Amino acid sequence: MPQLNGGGGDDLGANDEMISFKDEGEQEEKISENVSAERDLDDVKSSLVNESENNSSSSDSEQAERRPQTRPDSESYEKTRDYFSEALRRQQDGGFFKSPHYPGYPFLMIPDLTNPYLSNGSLSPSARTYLQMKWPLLDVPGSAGLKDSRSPTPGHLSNKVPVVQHAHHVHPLTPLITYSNEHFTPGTPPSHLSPEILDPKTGIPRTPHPSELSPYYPLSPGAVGSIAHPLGWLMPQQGQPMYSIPPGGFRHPYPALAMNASMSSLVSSRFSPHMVTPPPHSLHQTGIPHPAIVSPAIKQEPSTDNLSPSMHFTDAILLMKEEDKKPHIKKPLNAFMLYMKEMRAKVVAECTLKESAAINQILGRRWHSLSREEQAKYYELARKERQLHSQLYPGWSARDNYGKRKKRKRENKPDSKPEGKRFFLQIARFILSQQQIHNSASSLFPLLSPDFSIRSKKQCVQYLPSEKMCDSPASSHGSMLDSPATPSAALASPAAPAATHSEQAQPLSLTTKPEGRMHHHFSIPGKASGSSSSSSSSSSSSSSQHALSIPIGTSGSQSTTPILTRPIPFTSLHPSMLSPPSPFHQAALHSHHALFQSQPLSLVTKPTE
DNA sequence: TAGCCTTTGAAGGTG
DNA sequence: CACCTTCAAAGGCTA
Repeated sequence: MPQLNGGGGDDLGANDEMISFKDEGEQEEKISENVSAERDLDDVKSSLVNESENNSSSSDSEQAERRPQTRPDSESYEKTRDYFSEALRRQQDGGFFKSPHYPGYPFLMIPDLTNPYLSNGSLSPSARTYLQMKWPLLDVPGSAGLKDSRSPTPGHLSNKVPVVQHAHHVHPLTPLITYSNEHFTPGTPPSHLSPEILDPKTGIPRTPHPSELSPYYPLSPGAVGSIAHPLGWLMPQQGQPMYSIPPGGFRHPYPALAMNASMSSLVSSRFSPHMVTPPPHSLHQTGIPHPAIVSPAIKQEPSTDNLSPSMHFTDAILLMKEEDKKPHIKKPLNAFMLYMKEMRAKVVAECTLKESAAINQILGRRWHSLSREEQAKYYELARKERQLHSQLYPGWSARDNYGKRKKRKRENKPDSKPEGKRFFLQIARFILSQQQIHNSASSLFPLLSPDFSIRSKKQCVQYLPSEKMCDSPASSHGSMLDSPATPSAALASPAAPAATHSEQAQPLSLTTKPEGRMHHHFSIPGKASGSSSSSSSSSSSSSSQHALSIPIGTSGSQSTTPILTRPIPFTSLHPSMLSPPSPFHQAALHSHHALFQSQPLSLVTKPTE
C-alpha cells in the first residue's frame, strides 16, 4: 500500500493505482463535474441492475471465534471492578453533564463527539459529522467569495447544494482539524465564521464562549484561509504538523480521550498522551458522562444506571462481557475512505443519488481520476490518521474488530460446479429481470427508460463516447495517459496528466478492468480474492470502460467474478431525452443485438490476478 | 431490522 | 512473499 514519505508522491503505491486521470481536474471540475458525475451516475445506475447473488467467499470460519476472548480471571475481575467503579462514578456524577452545555449549538452536543474511532452503533456517525455541520455554512451564497472555486469544499457546491447539507457531508480531515493545536483557542473564532455563530434566541452574532466551541471545531484562522486549495483546508498548516503535540502539553486530538482525561481529572484537557492512553477498551468503559461523549456504557444507561455494588458477580461478569463487545475502536480511515467521506455529499448533491453502492462506484472512479498529488494528500491524511490511531490505541489491532460485523450470509462453498451453475443462473435471472423491467417500463413509460423512471429528480445526462470507445484500457504502464486530452483535461492543472478514458472517453462504461488483465473467456470463480478489491479493482476504474459491467458476484471475490456487461445502457439513452445515438452507439447496439438478439447482455469476466 | 451492496486501502492471517 | 479476509463509510435496498 502506498505509504507516503511526507509529500513525496513517488511512493504512492503501484503506478497503476496512481495513474492520474485528470478528467476531473481541479479547475475543470466546476465545468465538467456535473457532466462526469451524472455520467457516472448513469453508468452506475444501469449497472445497479445487478442480479448478482453473491458468490462471495466469506470464510466459513467465524471471525468471532478468532477473537481473543478468553481473559484471565484476574483480568476479568479487574475489569469488573473497574466497571463497577466507573458505573458508580457515573451515578455519583448524577447527570452532571446531562443537560446540554451548549444550548446554542445543539449539534455540538451530539454524543458522537467522542472518539471518531469509537463505534457506538447508531450514535456514531463519527464526530466528523458534526464538525461538518459547520462547513455547510460556507455554502451559503454569502460565502461564495471563497478564493478558490476549485475547492471541493462545500463552497464549491454552493450553486448546487442546499444551504443545509447532508449531515454526512463530512470532511475527511475533520478529525485531523480537530487535532489542531488551536482548536481550543478561546475567544478567537475565525471572523468569517462569526456570522454563523448566532445566538439561538436573539439571532445576533456573538462570540461564542470557549466552552461552547466544539473541540472539533477548526478554529485555526489559518485553516480557514487554507480553503483555497481543494484540500488545503484539510491539510495542516504550513510547517505545522496536524497532529503535533503542543509543547506545553498534549492536547489529545481524539475527543473521547481528551474528554476522558479532562473529565477524569476535572482539571484540564491537557495531558500527556501516555498519561491517558488507556487500554483500548478501558477508554470507553470509563464512560465519562459528558453529553458529547458516547460511550457504550452511556448508551446502556438504562442498564448501567441500575448497577449497584451489590450486583451479583456473575451478573456483572455477563454485563461486563456484553459491554466488552460494545467498545469498538474503529479502524482508521484509509485514503479512499477519507476521500469518500468528502466527496460523497458532493456526488449525492449533484445527482441526488442516495444509493451508496452506486455512489461508491462513482467515487471509486473518481478516485482513480484524481491526480497523483490529490491522491497523495489523502494518502498522507490516512497515514496520519493511522499514526494517530496507533498512538491513541497502542494495543489496538485491526483484528480486534473482526467479527464485530456480522458475517455475510453468503455461502461460498468451495465446490466449483455449483459456482458455475450459480453463475449461469444469475445470468438467466438477470436476463429475465431485464426483460421484465424493459417490457414493463416501456409499456408504462414509452419515452422513459426504466433507468429514468427510477431516476430521481436530477437527471443524470449520459453522454455518448466521443471516441475510442474500444481503446485499450489503462494499464499499469500508464497507457491511458495517451488518451487525448479533453477540453476539460486541458483545463486541468499542469501537474495533472491528460484525461483518460475513465470518464470522458468512456463515459458509458462503469467497469473497469485493465485490458492486459482481461480474460476474454469465462473464468470459473476460483479463489476468492479480497485483495483484488484493492489490487485489481484499483486498476479497474481506470480501464476497460467499453461496457457497463455488472458484477454477478461480489464481495471479496471480484477478481474472478464474471461480469454481465451491457455494451450500452441504451435504456438510459432514449432519443427523446438525450441526443441521438452516436455512430458508435448505434454500432454498439447493432453488434450487441447481433450477439444477443434478445438480450442486451454480453459477458465478460473480470480479470484474475 | 440486520445484512447486503459497492468502492479502495490497510492490516492481519495463512500457506 | 503472495494471497486472502475483514473492516472502515454510507444509505438505499432486501430478505
